[in-house]
Formats: sequence, structure tokens, C-alpha cells
Amino acid sequence: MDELSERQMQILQAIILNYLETAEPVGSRTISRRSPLGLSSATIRNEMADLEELGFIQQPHTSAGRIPSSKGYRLYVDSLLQSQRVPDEADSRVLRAMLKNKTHQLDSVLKEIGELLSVMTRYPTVVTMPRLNRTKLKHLQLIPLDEKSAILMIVTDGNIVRNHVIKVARPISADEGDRLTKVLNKHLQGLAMEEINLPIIQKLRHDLGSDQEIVSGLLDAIQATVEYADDVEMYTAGTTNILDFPEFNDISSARAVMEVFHRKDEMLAAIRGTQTAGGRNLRITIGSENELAAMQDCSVITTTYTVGGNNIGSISVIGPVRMDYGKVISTLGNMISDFQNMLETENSPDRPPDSGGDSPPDPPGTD
Amino acid sequence: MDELSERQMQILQAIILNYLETAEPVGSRTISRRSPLGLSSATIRNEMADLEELGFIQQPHTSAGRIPSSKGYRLYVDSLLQSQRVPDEADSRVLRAMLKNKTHQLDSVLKEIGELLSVMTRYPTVVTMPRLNRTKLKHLQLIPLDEKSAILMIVTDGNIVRNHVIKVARPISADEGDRLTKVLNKHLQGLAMEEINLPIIQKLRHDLGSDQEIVSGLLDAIQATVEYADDVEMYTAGTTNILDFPEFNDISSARAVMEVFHRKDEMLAAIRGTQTAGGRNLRITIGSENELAAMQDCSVITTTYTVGGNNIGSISVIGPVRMDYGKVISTLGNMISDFQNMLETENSPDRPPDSGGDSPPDPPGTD
DNA sequence: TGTTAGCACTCTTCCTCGTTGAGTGCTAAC
DNA sequence: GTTAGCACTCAACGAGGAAGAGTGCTAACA
Repeated sequence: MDELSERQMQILQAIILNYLETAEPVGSRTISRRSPLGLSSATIRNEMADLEELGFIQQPHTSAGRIPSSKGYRLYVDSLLQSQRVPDEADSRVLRAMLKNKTHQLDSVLKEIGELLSVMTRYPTVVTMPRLNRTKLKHLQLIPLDEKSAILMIVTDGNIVRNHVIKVARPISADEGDRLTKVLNKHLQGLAMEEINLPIIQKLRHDLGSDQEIVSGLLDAIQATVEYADDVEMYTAGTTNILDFPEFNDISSARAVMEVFHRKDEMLAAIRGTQTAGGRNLRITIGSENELAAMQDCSVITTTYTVGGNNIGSISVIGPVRMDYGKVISTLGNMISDFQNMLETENSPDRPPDSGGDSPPDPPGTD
Repeated sequence: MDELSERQMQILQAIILNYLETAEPVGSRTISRRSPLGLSSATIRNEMADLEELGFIQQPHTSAGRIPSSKGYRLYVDSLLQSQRVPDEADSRVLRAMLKNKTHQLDSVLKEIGELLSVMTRYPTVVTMPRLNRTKLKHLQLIPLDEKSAILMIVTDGNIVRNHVIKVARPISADEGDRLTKVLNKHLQGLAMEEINLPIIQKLRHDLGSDQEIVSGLLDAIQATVEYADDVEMYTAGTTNILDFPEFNDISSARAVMEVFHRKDEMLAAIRGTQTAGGRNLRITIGSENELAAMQDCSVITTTYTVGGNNIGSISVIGPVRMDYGKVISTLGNMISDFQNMLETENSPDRPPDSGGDSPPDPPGTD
């Protein structure tokens, strides 16, 4: 019942390919002419009726051609995922050139990746910064600035840096800054953000000692960072690309989709909700598989990266359901492995960060 | 010739007010009925013919009512600007509450202001961060991080902080870090970014001395900051609000305008191109006064703020030409003066940093 | 039994065309 | 200077009809 015959698969595939191209319902005659099956339109019609009954395609109205359903796309995409991905050398080169020129600021690199990806695929993209709350604190430093302010700098694993300007009641001397820096590091270094709790803060407050006004400013800044770490930073790029597609040709749907793109919480939920595909670091949600009503006409392809072990962020491409899955899967797959490569050569061994990333870390999915 | 009679002014105003409300061409009968002038539609028609000849209103087609031209709006707006602005206490309170909760990070405050403004006015907003290239360097610090990296922190006037993670060929000791920090500050402190030139760099390189590999990493980071300072950071908020308005009801214009909103260079040009209105810190560009073709159906209202003297950024509201100028002018005007106030009390006299972190602004997505 | 030709039928899309109504400009009267 | 009246214009709307794409079904064929 769930098994399709070889011929049905071919017809389904033909319908999907044609529909991806034209955005118009596909008729039996078109398939009959275009596909190498050599069957008459009448035969195709019979098969189509079966495919429709099985839920793989649907008819917008009687006497129109067929369009793939989410279930149909799903089958298509899953079979696509099994095929071997071919690294695109041109794309890779563009990315590497970009990465090379960048200073090693993770957030700006990620922004660029989002932009690049949206230019390469012509779809909107969303990238999220690594979540900081599971990240270990690597270094803290208090830097006296002038009579009334100082900076608390917090560096986490993966060299992500956060600053807080603190107002201080009286000037802090360089020596005092060093002393406070030492105490801070002694208590907090190596802890994950989410491990910082009240008892630790209490002990810290005690050890920091004397000047309550300065100490509470410090603690406030730390607390702000910890709270902020729960938040996820997100960047979108190329959102207007979605308006290229005829399925968003009417204002109301265009509006709805643009609004979702800019609403952070919903966007994050949509990305997080993507289903894990067996084995590979690629999650795909197709059309009605999206929970969000406004996203039912979109598909989301998401991949994740890790920095310094376990704190992860994501890179997603969003397109109409009728998107070019093959292209996006390979482009995104190549990009993420290049990027992850960079992160790793960057963060551990001491090799010049130039090494050509030839083999992607994740082998093609089995099952 | 350029002088309008009192009656003409009243009619023009009536046309504009009606059009702002309905977005439909205004007929003579409407004015005759609605306005307190007590004139028949025929008389209004005669006056309208004159106003049209003078260029203040126009007809979309024969036998339609009149709509204001950019020239008409300009007259209206200029007269509006002369009237006294009434501070809106409610708005002010919202802003102050927001500013209070924020830590003193200029960029996040500005982002919030943009969001807030777009919620309050229901129009898209654009804020730009202060340009750094005229900003004086206040402090530099080199912080050794681990065996392979260090952080160069650069603080400018107005306490804007930039970090660069630098890869180093060998570990830097704390003492060496301090020494390099001292040299950096000696040469660069007090300079404006744009004043950093080759001779200064050369002297700096000489004084930094010994280890060429480390020094060149440092210099690269400084150069990157200087280059970056030329760039302007920009945030947009509420862009989809523009789609509420019937003038962007067709996809092509909606698309065009959304695209401009996300194209940084064009957006900055549009903001910079706004004309200065006499005396006040408010610049308004109306419809066809915009250079950019895609912006001819929009009006831009811009105001500027200054941080630490002369480095300035801007806050803009963008709406359809048919926007509620009165409301935006007063909202934006109030907001900028509150904000500027905050910046000044922040940067000179000493008040304790009022910490009131009770509720984070946006909780991450649930479930 | 699977495949195909033929045919009647269903819908959408597009064009045309008349109607309606808002609004104008002009003229003549007040 | 103001107003009533009237002929005229033009966009918007909807009905009606033709065109065309595509279907399902039936009957014939290999």
C-alpha cells in the first residue's frame, strides 16, 4: 500500500520535476510527451488517479492537472537525500575566499554566510548564533576605563566575546582591576553560563569583598550576560527573494510570509521544529509539516554547526514548497562542511587556517 | 503667485486630511459637505482647478477627485513643523522605562528604540549606529587569551567597544600584553579613527618592536577596525508595516519597497538625502523628493543624535507619502530628545546605574 | 490484463460589453 | 463671487460567452 511501483515513482518524479519548473499543475499529456516512459496520456491518467488516492499528488480542482502534496515531496526529498552529494567546487571556492578574508569574528562570518547562501540559492536564509548558555566561560576581565566606567569583558569557549560597560561609583585603579579580574576568573572560569547560580554568586560576592557599589555593578553585568545567553541571536538575509515566486503573488500571502520572517520567536520555532533526517546533519520540513500556519506554503532546510563541542547554532534556507531541493541540499551541505571545517582547524590544532577541506565530516546517510 | 489665499489653504488642508484618512481621491462635494467653509461644491471645484494649476494637487485621471502632490504635502508639513509640538507623556514614559532597564550598550538601546518607534507609529523605522571614523580612540587593550589567541579591544569615545580575536604565533605573557597595551595607547589614544594613517602605523610598528608576527596581527586588527569604522551599521524594524497601506497593495510595488528596505547602501543614501528643515533637528523628504525611484511613494522623516560631541547617527521613520506626519513628527521628536537627554546624563555627571532587571524583553520560543 | 483512442464533461481564464456612479468642467443665472 | 444644472468622462463591476486545458469513463485493442 505504501509501496509504489517503479513506474509510479517515475511518474511522481516527473510530475514533481515539471511542477518545480513551471509552478503550474501538470497534466497527463505533458507527462506522456516529456517523460521517456512512452506511455499514453490515458495510462498516465490512470496512474495519476492511483497516486492521488494514495495522497502523493492532488488536484487544485476538477479538470486541472495534478500538483505534488507534502507527502509527495517528502518521498521525493527522501530519495534525493540518499543519493550521493557532489561537492560543488565553485561554491566551495567562493566560501573559502570569503572565510579567508574575514577576521575571526564568528558573528560576522555567520552573517556573511547567510548573505552568501541567499545569493547562491536565491532563497531567504536564517542563521542563528551559537547559544551561549551551555558555553563554558573561558576568561573574564575587568578593564577600568575612566573615572565613572569600566568594561567587563566575557569570553566564552569558541572565543565569543561579550562586553558590558559598567558605571562605577568611584575610579578603579589598574591594580584593583587586576585583583577583581583574578577573583572573577577563579570563581567562574570553566563554568557553563547556565551553571551560574545563586550560591556561586554569593560566594563570588563575598570574595570580591570591600566595595559593594562596584561589586554589585559587576554582578549585574554578569547576570545580564547570563540572561542574555538564554536568548538566541538570529539573522535573516534575502527575505525578499521569496517574493520572486508566483505562489506569493498575492499581497496577503506575501505579507504573511514576510511577517513571519521578521518575527524572531516564530522563526526560531519553525527552525527548531524541523525534523531530523536519518543520519545526516540536514533537517527538512515540507509545507504542511510546518506547525505555523503562515509557513505551510514554505519548506525549511536546516543544518547545524557546533562550536567548541556542544553549543550549537543553525543555518537554514527557506523556500516555497516548490523549491529546488536538490540544489539547496547540496549547496547547504557543502557550505556547512566547509564552515565546520574552518571552525575546527580554527579552534584546536595549530595549522594554518588555509587547509583545503576535502572530505566532509558526515558520511552520506544509509538506511 | 506662490501665495495661496486663506481659503485655498483651508481647502488644500481639507483635501490632505481627507486623503490621509481614506487614501481615495477627494471630490469637491466631500469638501463642501465636510468642511466648515460653507461653500458649494461648484465653488470648491473652481478653487481646486486653481490649486491644481499651481501644482499643489493633482488628478489621477479626468473625472476623479484630487490627491495632494508632493508640493502640496510639503506646504502642509512645513506649516505643521511651525506649530508647537506637545510632548506625549505616555510615549515618554514607555521610552524611559525601556531605557532604564537596559544596560548601557548603545547598540542594543538603539535597536530597541527602532522597534519601539515602529510599534508606536506603525511605520517602518531605520536607525544607524554612530559612525566611528570621527570618533576618538579612548582606550585599547590587548588581552592574552590562550596559547594561540588574544583579544584586541578598542574603546572609543561614547564607550563604544569593538573586539578582535587575534591569532598569535606564540603565547603572549600577561606582562607582554601590558607592555603592548601601553605602547598602543601611547600612540593611538586620543586619535580619531580617520586620523590613523601610514606614518603613525609605521612609528607604532617600530615601537611595538620585537616580535613581528604578533605585531602584524595587531596591526591587521587595528586596520580592520579602522576600515570597518567607515562602514555604517544600520538596523531596520517593522518593515512589513508598510504593507498595511493600500498604496503597496500590488506585489510589484510591495516587492520594490521591501527590497529597498533591506538594501543597506540605498537605504543609507535615502536617509542621508533628507532635506534639513529650518532650525529643527528633523529632516523630511516627501515622495518625489526622494532620489531613489523605488522610494518615490514613500516619505522619510529623519532625526539625528550625537554621542560624545560630533559622531552622529540617525533615527528615521519611513511611511507612505500619505503618512500621518503630525503624529510621526511629534513621536519622533519626543523620542529623540528623551534619548539625547539620556546620552548626555549618561556621559557626563555621575549617577548610579539603576539596575532594574525584572523581566527580559522577549522570552525565547516556548514548547 | 494492461494500454490506448475517443468523447462528453468540468472548470478556469480571458475577453467583451453594457451599466453604474462618482466626479468634473462649463455655462448661465442669481 | 457664488451656485445650480447639465453634459461628459472614466474607472469599477459584473454578466455572458468563447477558448482551452484536463479529466474520467467506456470501449476497443494487443
